[in-house]
Amino acid sequence: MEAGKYFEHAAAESRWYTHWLARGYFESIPDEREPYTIVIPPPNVTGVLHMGHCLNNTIQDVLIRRARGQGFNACWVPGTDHASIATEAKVVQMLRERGIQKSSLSREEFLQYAWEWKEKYGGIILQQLKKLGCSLDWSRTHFTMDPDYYRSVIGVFNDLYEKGCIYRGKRMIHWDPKAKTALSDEEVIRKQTNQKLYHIRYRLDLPGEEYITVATVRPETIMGDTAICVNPEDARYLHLHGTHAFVPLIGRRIPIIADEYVAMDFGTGCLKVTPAHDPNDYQLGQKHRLEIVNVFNDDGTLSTDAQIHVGMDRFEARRTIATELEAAGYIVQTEEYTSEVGYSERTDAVVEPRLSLQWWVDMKKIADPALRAVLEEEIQFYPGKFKNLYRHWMENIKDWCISRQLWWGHRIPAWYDAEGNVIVAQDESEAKQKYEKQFGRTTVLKQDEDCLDTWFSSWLWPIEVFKGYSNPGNPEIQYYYPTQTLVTAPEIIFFWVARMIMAGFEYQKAKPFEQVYFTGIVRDKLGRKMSKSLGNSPDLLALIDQYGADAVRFGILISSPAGNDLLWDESTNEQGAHFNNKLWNAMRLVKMWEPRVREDASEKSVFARDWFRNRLQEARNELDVQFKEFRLSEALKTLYSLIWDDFCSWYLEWVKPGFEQPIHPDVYNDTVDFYDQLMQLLHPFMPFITEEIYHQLRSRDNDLTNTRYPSAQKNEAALLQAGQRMKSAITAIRDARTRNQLKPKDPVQLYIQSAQAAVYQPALALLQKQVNAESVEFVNEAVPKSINLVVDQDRFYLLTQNAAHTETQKTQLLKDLEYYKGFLATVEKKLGNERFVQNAKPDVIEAERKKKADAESKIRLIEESLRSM
RNA sequence: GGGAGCUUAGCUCAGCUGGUUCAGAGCAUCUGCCUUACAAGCAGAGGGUCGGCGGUUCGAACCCGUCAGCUCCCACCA
Repeated sequence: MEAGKYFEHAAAESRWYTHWLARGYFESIPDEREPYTIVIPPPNVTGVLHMGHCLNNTIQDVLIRRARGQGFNACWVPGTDHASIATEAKVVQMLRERGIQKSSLSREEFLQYAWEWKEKYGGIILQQLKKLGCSLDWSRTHFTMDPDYYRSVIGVFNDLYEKGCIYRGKRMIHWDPKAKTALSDEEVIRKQTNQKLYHIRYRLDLPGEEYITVATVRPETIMGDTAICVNPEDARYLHLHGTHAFVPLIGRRIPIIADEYVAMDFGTGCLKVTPAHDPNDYQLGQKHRLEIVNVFNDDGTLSTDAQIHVGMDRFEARRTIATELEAAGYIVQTEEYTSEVGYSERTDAVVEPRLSLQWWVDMKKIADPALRAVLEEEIQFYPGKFKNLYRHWMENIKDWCISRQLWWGHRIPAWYDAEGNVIVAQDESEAKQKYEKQFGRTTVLKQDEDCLDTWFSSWLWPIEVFKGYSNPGNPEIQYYYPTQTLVTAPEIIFFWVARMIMAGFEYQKAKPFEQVYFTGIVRDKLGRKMSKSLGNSPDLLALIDQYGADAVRFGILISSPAGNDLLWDESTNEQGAHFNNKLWNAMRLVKMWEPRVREDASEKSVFARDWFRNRLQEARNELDVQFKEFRLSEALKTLYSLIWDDFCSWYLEWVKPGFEQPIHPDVYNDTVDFYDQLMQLLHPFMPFITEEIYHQLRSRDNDLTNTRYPSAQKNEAALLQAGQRMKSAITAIRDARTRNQLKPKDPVQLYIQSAQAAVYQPALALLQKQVNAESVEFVNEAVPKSINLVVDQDRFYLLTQNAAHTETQKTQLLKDLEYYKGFLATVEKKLGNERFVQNAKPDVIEAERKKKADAESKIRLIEESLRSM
């Protein structure tokens, strides 16, 4: 097909993706090659693609495509997470919009709606990843509620229960009154929140009008007060120990107790104790055997036990009760106060501490190997700073609340009889058997209504996508596990990463992955996190339409330093699109030469080809190091400059034949080879355009996606240096032309005075062409009336029709002279310092001596030039 | 309250084991060019007391201390 003037990204993207799929390049089956496996962090079924996914999945695709090119059996496993709370919330909302209340549905009816919803919307995000070019093995798509997966989750629950690692217990948990479910500690986000600290006086049950004043931000909970607590050392309240006070508005009589928990210097030094609504108060309540009065319903409205304002929402109640207390003269003072308040990660509701019976995992029993693996770097974290964070959490690990009062998810496999005895089993019939065995009778068993925390299933992800639990020891799990690299956001290091490591050691007796690469968070250019509410999260699909997937991938990666947050700006997409354009035009140039290939072309550009071959190899080595350290942004920059500067600006210009001149087949073939190799190196970053160009350059049967990299070669330093010297000379001469106000077409004669003329010999024609000189000659002395310049250890003279701008040159030369003299002085000082000569490494001293010699000869050359002017 | 990280050009960031002409890159800016692949481009240029102070060292952007500012994580003072 004919190459158009512009790269048509939309057409090329769908054409190539379809082609790759048809050829099955992304599909992996175990073979004799070494595997390179990545499991995708399964996006929520509710999700749509955002910039975070774009970054995360582009990185994974880069790693996978490179591994494929390196000859590994690359396997990238896709899938989605059922995301119990988020999905259930979506389904409830969808039902509400249709006028259906969740409470009017049976569990089965609700789940039917939920599955319908999942089938309809659950795959969208995976489809979107295809647009981005992600080379996932779609035949392996998994879902955390697939039947086998489901059974495995239940199996793990049973297993941990039998090992004594899972228990049921009544504890203070975080309650989400909007989703009406318990949450784990990790699902609670603390935010600084402005509040009011009310000083409320309680009348004492003593003769006369005496009061005690407490400070609280939650006046709506006073109906749950069952004591007032002071510090036993607090002299102000010694006389009140053992007396009583009355709760305002409801008049309940409560004791005044003493406990050193209470800080004397905060508020009034008196704490109202509400055991049902605060974890600390609960502790105090246990210790002092206080009554527990729960004043809230599960939706956060006041319960009948509150006695007043029953049914009112907690925040309205706060305002109302504060007003009433104020009116009745109970409020002594109100302070503005800021403190951290917990919010539900999923619903953003303020969480309510609540005492309830939930299921827990005793984490201390399974944490040890997981902690050690990271500390001993059996699993490596990039960047390493997250190791500390991980260690701190693991060393202080708390029990994990895994039950959720939801229907969408893995139902807790626990059955109860009428007395509340618990049987944990794989299914109901097994539960019945177990019950009979244990109690010697049969009865009606009722299954627990609750579901498991989403993360209780996703912690098995790297195992169960290969059926490592449901079909232990199968060939797939043996081949692919442990996986290679996990690419994820630091936000879920506790939710997911840590727990996967624990599950890995518990159920595969091995780590789940070799390395974890933590990406940064994508922020807008003002540094704000991208979010729906701020409206600063761009529509990724629209960006892909506009700029092309390659440009979007380029944009997100070029601004993505390893492990740091990245400030993303749409202009990086433009840069990516420009790069596309550059690649495309370079290809058009090379294509134009194709019909002009002729054996009798005289110019063989040996110097240029030798140089670029080595430059390419040098870059290859740099890329190896950068990839090894996950410095992908730098790797992309290396390629960008290799292609744009070294290949396009230097190499192509060096080998470019004159107008309508022929090109030698050696030059043409090498150029196309170089171009092939560049496209291959760039392919992991920008898969579509590279594949397109690869096929435009030559017609062939294979595809870039599935082509192995050539084996490494050594590069020759001398050739690289020679290339560098040519570049410096050309730049310096062009600069001199500009400074002397020569027009690009003004002819000059170039003379070179060099002790090492042989170095320039092979590139003389090239030099002449690049600086637009009519002639080039070697000389042994200064050329009169010429423009003088000094490059490295050589002098160049430009003769021109125009009068040389002597003053301009002099100024420049004097400036250089001054610089080199200063430089020489510092070098001499260093070398004159005995302690330096004694202490520094020999090669450092040698380098200094060379610097000195170079500077001296340079100064000599400049002085000669100045004299000759 | 505890911990981690950051501060280098106008902006976003590299700078790895202290030593190469080390103070860099991209973007932005300025100058000159519609040169037969590309003006979405070409050829050049300018721009920084490496947050402040002190120390270690023959030598510090880099190591140590300290101060200031910013960011994040963890933590039950109402």
